[in-house]
Amino acid sequence: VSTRSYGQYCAVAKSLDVVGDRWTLLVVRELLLSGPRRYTDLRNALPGIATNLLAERLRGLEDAGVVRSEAAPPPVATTLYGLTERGRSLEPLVRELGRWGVPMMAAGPAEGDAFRSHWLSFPVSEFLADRDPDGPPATIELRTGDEAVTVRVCGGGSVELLQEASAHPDLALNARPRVIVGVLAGVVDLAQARALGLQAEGDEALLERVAPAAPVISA
Amino acid sequence: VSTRSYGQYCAVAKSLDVVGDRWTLLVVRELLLSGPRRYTDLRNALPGIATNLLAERLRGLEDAGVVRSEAAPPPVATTLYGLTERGRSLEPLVRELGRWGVPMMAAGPAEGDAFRSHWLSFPVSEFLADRDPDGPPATIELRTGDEAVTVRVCGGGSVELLQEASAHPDLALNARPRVIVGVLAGVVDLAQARALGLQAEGDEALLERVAPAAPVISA
DNA sequence: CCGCATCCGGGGCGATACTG
DNA sequence: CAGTATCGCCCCGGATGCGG
Repeated sequence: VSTRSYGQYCAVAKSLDVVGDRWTLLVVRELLLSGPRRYTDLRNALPGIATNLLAERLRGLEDAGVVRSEAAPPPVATTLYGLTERGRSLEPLVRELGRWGVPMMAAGPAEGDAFRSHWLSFPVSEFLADRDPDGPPATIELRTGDEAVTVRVCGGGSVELLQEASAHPDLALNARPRVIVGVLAGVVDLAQARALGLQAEGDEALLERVAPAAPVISA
Repeated sequence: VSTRSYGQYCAVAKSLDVVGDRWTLLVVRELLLSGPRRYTDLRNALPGIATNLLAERLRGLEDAGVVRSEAAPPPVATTLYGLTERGRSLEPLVRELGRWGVPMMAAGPAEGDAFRSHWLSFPVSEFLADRDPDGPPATIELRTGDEAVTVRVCGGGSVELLQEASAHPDLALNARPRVIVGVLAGVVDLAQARALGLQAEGDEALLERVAPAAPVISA
């Protein structure tokens, strides 16, 4: 059960002693992206992880003070896993990891790669911006087969991603993950995207309102 | 030889596919801290790593475009391993990892923990500041048994760590790692440090000039 | 059905020996 | 000095089972 230590009196090594094991930071990513979750939902959001590993990681993170398992609220009797304050302080690290990985998204998913729409949460809040801050509130629904999510321009020029379908989105996009990513990154315009199978329905001008000024990834 | 992929089309996972393996980020740490290095020097700075793993990690990082092995300059015939531009862009990530690990330094080194003075490089440049920016240049030499390093107040209020002994340091400190860390973190004053075995020689007022305003770690 | 524990095969990892 | 080769072990991945 013990995670092997690097045995170095160095802050970087000490961190890796806690979050350096395989899958650990991806578990943290999930908990950062959507608050307290059930075991099964975590398992679903982490395609490929073995059940025993997820349990082991959660226990390890709990021992390290990163995760806290709360008793469930009355309606459903189950345990929820959430981040402690210490755990939430890992957000800059995970975001940094995401930033460094952006160039590797350009090639598109590898054969057999899994995809979950809510993984777009960090990229959306980091790279998209509302170019018309005084414009009306608006929502864009994204569908890629797995789950529907909603890009919302909230006040102040910032853009966020909600992990739920939208009742009446101003624009609805349906396409494969790499096309969605390309459009949001500003490297694929609507015409190209359509050729790649994108279906758009609604106010397409919204895309230009939120798309990044300069392409985020090269090609 | 292949590093197993998480198989997720997500920037965080893609990063971890490259730098998520064991020892990988510590190799990057070393290369960030002191430019191109020889294989043996790397091995020495990474106590505990197996020789085959170091070779394997260097090859993997080279394949990923993070590390470049340069032919040696004429005097000594050997190969040097250094970071590419892509590799250097990992610095924010490693620094973030170090920041998150700072609280775990307070407990002191675990039984058998190794220590290298140059690991203090990031903490020094991040947490120390020259409170007397217009004062004369000054140097503090740190000795903890392994290697001598030098804290230097350069212009502009910033402080940096040089990985070499100082010819004529204004202050020389000799103590165990945890005491040195405590002093630099501002949680251990000179009197306490002396009781813990610190030997100071020179202008002790220099410590107050560079020590952080508020303690960096709790206790 | 949810939340794991158990079992098992394969491979990454850790330590040492060995070679150009 | 700079790695490669070898070997045992434990972590990891995948499947199944089982109690709540």
